[in-house]
Amino acid sequence: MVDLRFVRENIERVKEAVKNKNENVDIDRLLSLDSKHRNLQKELDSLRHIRNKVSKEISLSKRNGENEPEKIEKMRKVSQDIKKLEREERKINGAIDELLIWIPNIPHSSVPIGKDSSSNTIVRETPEEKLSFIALSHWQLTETNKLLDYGRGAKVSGANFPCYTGIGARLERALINFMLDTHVSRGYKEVFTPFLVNRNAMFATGQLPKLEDDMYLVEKDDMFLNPTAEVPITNLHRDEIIKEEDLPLKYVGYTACFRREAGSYGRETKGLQRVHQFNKVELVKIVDPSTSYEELETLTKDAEIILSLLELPYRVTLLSTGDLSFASAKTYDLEVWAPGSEKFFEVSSASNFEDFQARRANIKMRKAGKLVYAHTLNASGIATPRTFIAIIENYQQEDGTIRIPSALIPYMGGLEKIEVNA
RNA sequence: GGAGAGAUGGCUGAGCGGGUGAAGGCACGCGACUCGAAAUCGCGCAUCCCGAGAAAUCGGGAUCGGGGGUUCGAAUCCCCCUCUCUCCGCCA
Repeated sequence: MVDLRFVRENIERVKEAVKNKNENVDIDRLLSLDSKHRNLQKELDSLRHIRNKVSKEISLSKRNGENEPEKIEKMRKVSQDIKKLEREERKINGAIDELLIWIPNIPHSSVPIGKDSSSNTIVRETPEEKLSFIALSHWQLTETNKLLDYGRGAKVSGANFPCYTGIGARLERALINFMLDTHVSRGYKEVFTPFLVNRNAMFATGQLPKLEDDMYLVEKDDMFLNPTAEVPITNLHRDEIIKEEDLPLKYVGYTACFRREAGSYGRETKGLQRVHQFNKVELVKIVDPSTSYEELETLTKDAEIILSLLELPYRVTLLSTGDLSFASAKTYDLEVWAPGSEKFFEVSSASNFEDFQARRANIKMRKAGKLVYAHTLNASGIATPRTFIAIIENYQQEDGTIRIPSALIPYMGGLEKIEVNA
């Protein structure tokens, strides 16, 4: 959530941000409601001042054994007026909030302005490794090596709910453990959070209200299936004041992630590219505001480590305003190269939300005696399905077998190569 | 699912219609004592909004889990919701 005062004082900047992020919010209406509210507040404050003063007088008189029926009568009227204005205030406040929650975070000045991903810039990249033979796609490789069972997954749940089988399941589990261990060894605290999250949590990190239709909702309990561990992990500290010396907080957590992906059927859904349930290891940082952009750089590197250790070709891109998520001020994407699919897959977004989530989540820190909102960041570290794709496509051999990246061999019980997994 | 208890400042905890923005304690800050420290003593110490001011600060308002209500006046009474704890039931 952006600060209403910030909107008031930076009207053009906010309007521009809304436009550059391809959002649509009536800022002028918000401003007129805001000024209406401020006038109302003044009126209310002076009425309440009278009420407080006279009530005190009544109280003093009572103590002296006197009665002041005419004052009470007068205050009855004042009190009614206050109630009327309070009702009005509530209405206006509601309308203000309704607009305010739809204003996206303001992009950082270093973010390129652009309509969509075509304006993203490449920050750095590893050399692409060429295979000396014609690469097979992951959906072919998983088939021949029996790593996934799409049909049976669909039988149990539906389309795009693949079931990992045999060595495939083992590889998935190896990836998760490898990632967790790597991040923990580099200073992140491991958490294992609930997978069902409530509305407040989803609002706090900015998934709601905008993305409600993309989330699975358990209606009976009004709970959402976790769409990303960003939600439960960041919300661990909702409504808290964190001690300055405890920052930065660095968390790593594994969760299954659930997304309806409404409207994306038939588009890039082949194989593991886009599925309804997937596994992800997430990095979350809660930091001192003055350090958040340095923390974004190290966070991005912390996510990249996984790709380096797996020896996969990848690139880092800086998202333009049009491609930036609702809550983010600046985001780097990590994209891994998959030679069989012949494209880059996004496996991580490293974002600085500045105080956008902290304001919604009410996460503060005390700095030089003052309370200020902390800054929150997160990065996938990293999502498994596309990493799984990249591994098998990059490590495939001409004979159709698949080597195991050396970093994963210990996690595979010493297995070095997948040869038809029965 | 049933019954009960509770939610108060950074923490702990009193208050249960007016004197309470909230006792006491802890923590924290400043000062005294000390060569220094501990202990002790004194003082200070919630947040947000509006207005005035260059600023220190001053004036007003709001806030005792959240939301409504009763009352001249609500932390305190009533209603709804959320969460926590205890007991019973069910259950991996």
